Amino acid sequence: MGRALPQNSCMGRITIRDVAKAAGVSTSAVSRVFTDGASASAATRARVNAAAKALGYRPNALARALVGERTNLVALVIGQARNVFDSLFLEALADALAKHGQNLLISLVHGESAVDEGMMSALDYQADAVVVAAGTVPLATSERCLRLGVPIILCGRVLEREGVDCILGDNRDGARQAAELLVRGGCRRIAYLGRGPTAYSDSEREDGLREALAHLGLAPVATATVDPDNDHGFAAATTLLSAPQRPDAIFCGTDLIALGVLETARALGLRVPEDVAVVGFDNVPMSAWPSFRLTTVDFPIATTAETVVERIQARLAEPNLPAIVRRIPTRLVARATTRRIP
Amino acid sequence: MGRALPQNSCMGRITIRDVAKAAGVSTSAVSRVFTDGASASAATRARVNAAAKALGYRPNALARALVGERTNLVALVIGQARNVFDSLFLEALADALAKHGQNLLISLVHGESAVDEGMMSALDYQADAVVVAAGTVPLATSERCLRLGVPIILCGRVLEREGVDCILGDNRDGARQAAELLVRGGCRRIAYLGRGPTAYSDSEREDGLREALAHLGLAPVATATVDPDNDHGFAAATTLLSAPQRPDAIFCGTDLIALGVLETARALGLRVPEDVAVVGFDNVPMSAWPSFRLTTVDFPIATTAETVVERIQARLAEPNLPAIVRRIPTRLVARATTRRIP
DNA sequence: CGACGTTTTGAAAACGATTGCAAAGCTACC
DNA sequence: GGTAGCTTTGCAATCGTTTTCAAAACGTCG
Repeated sequence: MGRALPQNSCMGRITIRDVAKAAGVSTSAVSRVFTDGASASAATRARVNAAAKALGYRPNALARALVGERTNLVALVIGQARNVFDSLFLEALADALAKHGQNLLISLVHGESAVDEGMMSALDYQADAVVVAAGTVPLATSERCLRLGVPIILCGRVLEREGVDCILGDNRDGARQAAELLVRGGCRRIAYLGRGPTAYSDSEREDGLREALAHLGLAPVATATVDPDNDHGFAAATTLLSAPQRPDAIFCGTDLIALGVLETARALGLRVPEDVAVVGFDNVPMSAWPSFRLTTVDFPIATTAETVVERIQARLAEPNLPAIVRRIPTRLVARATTRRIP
Repeated sequence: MGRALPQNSCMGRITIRDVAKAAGVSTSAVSRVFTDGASASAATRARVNAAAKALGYRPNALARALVGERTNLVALVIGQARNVFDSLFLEALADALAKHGQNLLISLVHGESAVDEGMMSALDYQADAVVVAAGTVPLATSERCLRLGVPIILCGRVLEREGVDCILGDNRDGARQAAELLVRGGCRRIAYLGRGPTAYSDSEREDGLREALAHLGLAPVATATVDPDNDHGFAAATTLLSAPQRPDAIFCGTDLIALGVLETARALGLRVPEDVAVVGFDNVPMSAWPSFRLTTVDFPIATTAETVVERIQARLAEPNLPAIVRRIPTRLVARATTRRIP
């Protein structure tokens, strides 16, 4: 029972009972002083606070969660945190949650199949909500969440399913902006380079490019994929840029890939944007560095995280809301890797 | 009570009692089937498992934690996750913890003063251990942890205090390796550029450089600091590299800063390493990129995280271990920003 | 068949809080 | 002073588990 320490010698864990005894009131009184909105006279409030302070009492969040209906724990199921983008999102989410007094429980999962496991673990800890930013959500798991009244927020992917809110960037529109900039800058042979079809956002970005170009009477001259883990596009970019009919622009699914393309172009002695223009997606901090000055589509990570948190609160207040798909607007940031538009 | 759903209609939350009833056994029996090392006959085990599966039962981790002596929750108090280094550590830690069935609770704190708050929140949730990777640990808080039997692991900083284990890279030795490489490469006018004195590791690295140079009869020709948040060394590097008596090498407290120096050198038309050699610290993935090929001191993040987790297990098994300071060895990785040694 | 050690079992007491309910206190008004 | 109405209070039930303890079941052996 309890920790290894003898519980009377050093007062290992101070409980509500200790405070009650010290203040000469019942445990209910102490509880009421610590839960706001509960009634307690000024006198007892003062005595309880004094006793609690003297003893160093803090309510046990676990016990509180067991009986109450909130744990103030929100789980984030995420594929990797090493990725700049993901870690920025993690940070933004933690910040936004903190404003509501909620804490972040991390489930780092490797591979799509593990999403399920991560979500289950979140449910074991009675998380108030589950944010999934890796792969998709298995049907059985989302149904379990629904039954348990635990909101699911899926980020970066659309899944039309009861109880699953989807929040993601407006990838198609971002790609459209990029395409129009490139075409207006004189590019006609535009290629796409992204992660494979496993990356939902990337495929939307590719579709967006295709649609926008079609609107202008064009089509991508090439499409290539990059191993999402191992490289950031060196190999694929080399192939693309060494082809006999070299593209005059490459639109990339991700800034990291675009930076790889920049490096490859540099290595091949090609000038950017004169020989080949490059556009990325996400606007990670590195893209702005003087060495790169990458034109890219800004993905507002902070707004996304705040929207996620707002949606969580809304659903906790009103559990039966219909599922939504919310698109966060994206905005082109023109820097030095595309030609200047007059 | 419970979630918003009527608890009989859809069986919102399946408890141990439901399983017991379905299997025709007591709750104790169910509990024993789900805790390993407990005795249950093959027959009941089978019936309980069948019932649990049919009902979709999973034990409530919170209730379990309330009575048991482990929560399997480990808290990480961290300053920022946007930093590549920190996010790599976060990921490595989550992975290492997962191997022991432990989950990661994140407290993202802004500023040193908030470390206390983050740790307190961790204690509220009865975390089994607290890993601090931001600033230092207030005395009162470490004493509270000690009293509660919660191990503290402090990363990246030394704090000689009862119950606080410190795990950090061998910054001095890394700096020594860098200094020797530079000097053997012919550099004599070596400058240091790092974050201010608030960054403990950086100051150790600076000291290490100073000591190693002193050993060789040299001293740093300049020392400058960089705003740890806003830039990665452009301004400071520009000053340093435009000085009348330009240094022939810059040793940086961080890879990010070193990359900033590389960019600055490039912008000023200086050749690296011929005009100025550059060495970083940490060996973040970006340093290996073809555009940079930064010589740097490798900080083994995965090893650090594993050591942290090992130490947590050791302390949980044997709470009264004396505090340790463990140095993780660092290793120089020579790439293209220093002169080749014959 | 009875005695005896060894599992296996269930009842009940924790764990540390919250909260419904009814009693108690208080204020104010007639 | 009595009573209505409101606030404050404490008792006890509850949340979903684990675990102690003693009883029951079981197998073995004399």
